[in-house]
Amino acid sequence: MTNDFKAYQTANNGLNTVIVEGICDFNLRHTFESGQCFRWSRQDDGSYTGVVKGRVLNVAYAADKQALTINNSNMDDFYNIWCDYFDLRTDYGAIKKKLSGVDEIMAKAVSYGYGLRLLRQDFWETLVSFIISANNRIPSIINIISNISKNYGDMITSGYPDGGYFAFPQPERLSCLNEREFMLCSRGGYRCGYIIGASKAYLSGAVKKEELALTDTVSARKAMMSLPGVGPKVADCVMLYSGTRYDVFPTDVWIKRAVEKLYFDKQVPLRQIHQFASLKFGSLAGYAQQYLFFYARENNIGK
DNA sequence: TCTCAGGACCTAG
DNA sequence: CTAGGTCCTGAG
Repeated sequence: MTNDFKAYQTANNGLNTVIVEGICDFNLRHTFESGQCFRWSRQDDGSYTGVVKGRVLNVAYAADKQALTINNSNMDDFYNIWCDYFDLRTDYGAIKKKLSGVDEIMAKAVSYGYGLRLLRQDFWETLVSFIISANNRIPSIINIISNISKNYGDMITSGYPDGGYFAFPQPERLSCLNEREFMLCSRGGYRCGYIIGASKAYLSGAVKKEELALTDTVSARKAMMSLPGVGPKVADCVMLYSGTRYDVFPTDVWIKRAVEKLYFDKQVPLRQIHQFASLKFGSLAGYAQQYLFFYARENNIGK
């Protein structure tokens, strides 16, 4: 019953607003600053403004009231989009309890990132975002995604006052770009070739979210890796952060070093990390990774 | 076939 | 010179 909420619509500074009460196990910073998304920015008042699914919205959360405020939205969008996007139907209390019971280390990580949510993001945008993430820094990733949206996405006209927000472009648009021009406009470097190739492959039906969810982990990852620019790490990130599969354990340098430090006290090969995660956390491996990542990154575990 | 090591790769700071 | 990998190559 921990995810039993009620939502209603009101108005706030001339914008429609949805207020959702009864939301617990929720924290905006934990959720938005844990490496899963690149289009949310923190405001001075602690709220976050983001561009998602062709819309711009601002969200705030009051822990004392367990109330989530979604500015510039309405009840239809809440039930059709945001409820799913913020994973509000999932009982994180139960997940946290299970993971905390696994061992002391995980219990600590869970209590540290107590308000983490795995966002169910758009598959296509997540795919491109994580192709860009390869061998790149976060500020740069954010810039490139912003550039791509400005140059090739539609301007979002409804809603937010200060304007200048652009939706992330569809694969049809990116698939026919000139690579040289794409590199110049996005500053995405050599990844631009991958993105164009991945767009074409995606449009041809090389991967489908629904099928990835139905098959086994190994086959799903293999299918993802048929796309250019997608290796094991990017494959797992895309599946986890788009709400496609939760049994994967995206392993970047940070997670690898953190797991080595916290669980092995020595270096181990990647496949051993995956095997370890699968054995230890099973179907909850993705959630475990997210709690561990946030905990390790914020506390500089693994340098 | 498969695993593994080594080097290249756009770009911004 | 490095950064939240991937791709390509050659060896075993």
